[in-house]
Amino acid sequence: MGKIAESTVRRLSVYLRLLEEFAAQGKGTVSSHELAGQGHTTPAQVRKDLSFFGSFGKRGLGYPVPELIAQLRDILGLDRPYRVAVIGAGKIGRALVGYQGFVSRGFHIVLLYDNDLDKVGVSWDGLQVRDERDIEADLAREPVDIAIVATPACAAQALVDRIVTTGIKAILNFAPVEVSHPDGVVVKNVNMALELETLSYALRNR
Amino acid sequence: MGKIAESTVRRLSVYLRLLEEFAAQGKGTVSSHELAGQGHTTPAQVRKDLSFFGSFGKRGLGYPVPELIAQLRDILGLDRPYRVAVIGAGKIGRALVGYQGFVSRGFHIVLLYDNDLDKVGVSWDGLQVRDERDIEADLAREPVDIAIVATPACAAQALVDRIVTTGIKAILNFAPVEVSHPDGVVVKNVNMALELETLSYALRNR
DNA sequence: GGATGTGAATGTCTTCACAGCT
DNA sequence: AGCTGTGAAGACATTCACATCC
Repeated sequence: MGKIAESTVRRLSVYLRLLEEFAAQGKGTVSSHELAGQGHTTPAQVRKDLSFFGSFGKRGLGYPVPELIAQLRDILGLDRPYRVAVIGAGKIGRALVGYQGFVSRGFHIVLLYDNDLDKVGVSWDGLQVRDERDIEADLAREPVDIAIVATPACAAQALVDRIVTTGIKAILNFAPVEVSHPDGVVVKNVNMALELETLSYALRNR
Repeated sequence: MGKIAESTVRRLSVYLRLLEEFAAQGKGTVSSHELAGQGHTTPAQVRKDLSFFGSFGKRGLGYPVPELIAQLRDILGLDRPYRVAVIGAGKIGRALVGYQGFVSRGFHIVLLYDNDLDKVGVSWDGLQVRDERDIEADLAREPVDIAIVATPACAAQALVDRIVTTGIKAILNFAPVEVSHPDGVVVKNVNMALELETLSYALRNR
């Protein structure tokens, strides 16, 4: 299959959410127009996005909701559970552990770390905080698919360097710093201050 | 000034962070190559991004660090403080209040709301949780620049509808749902499950 | 020499428009 | 008639390459 744009993948995730709402309402089929929502994208964009992966609709009718949900889950790789480790038991780590939106998508946080020994051993939502020094040993025994880095910026690069040695292939980085990493490891950044800064820019020019 | 791509604005934010690190190290000038970092973008991209707003560098030398910081802060609208309201005092709201990265950028969370009366009146980091029913009255008295929605998906649209009536112009939405809103209001979505889903897609194809 | 600034070329993504199926 | 699927066109973003200046 050809290379798919990141923007397309993000929209597929959005379509999946919308489709689940339509399914909950008992809708059997939806049109590209309905999936485009209230101006967030266009019907043509929806059809193009889906067409990269196959022909899921029926002309004159639209797309069958349950089948398209199954297809999108398959395309996005959500047809299986993921084991996730959260590194950093500060406020962000606290918010991530027990966040409903993860479990319902098959992302299970199974390990939680901090370097503060006062936190080690404490349980949050049934998950015990572990000693950050044990990361390599733990991940060797019970590998995870994804690591979420939720530490201060100054600690992030060293931790990324350590966890990539364990063979991890995907990292979600909440630390407000660009981390370098080997090819073959996918890193996505979530930077809340940066989002506010784009809002600031948007406000400035209006 | 012409319209600037969102991707450009996001990179400017990243450059600003890097520049502040260089400034802390006492560096007086940086080249586009240094600002491009370890492969996150290219020197040509850096120069193009900056050139949309002016000529800040000196040929043969590079860019003066303190001046470029001042310019970027000005361009991004970070040369003044912002008043921010957080709506939803759950785990995400908790993480946002007191997040250091906001204050250091001039984003001051001055109001915090929840609809759970057990939480109303409680103080977090010196900020008292207010009754969600008072939002309109409070914002009329003490307007804010940006609202952060950190509620469950089901509550988000109704709250957005209410706060746009107060004249707010920018919303950062953490609820995992696309909200509709009038033109003239800028809405940015941060959806952590969606980020994990793009990682899932990336893992699937390798 | 060394690095910027920028038009031109290239590459990527989105939108159009219509053939083709139901 | 209605809506999908898709090449082609258009818009947009990135990269190139070189003239320009310190």
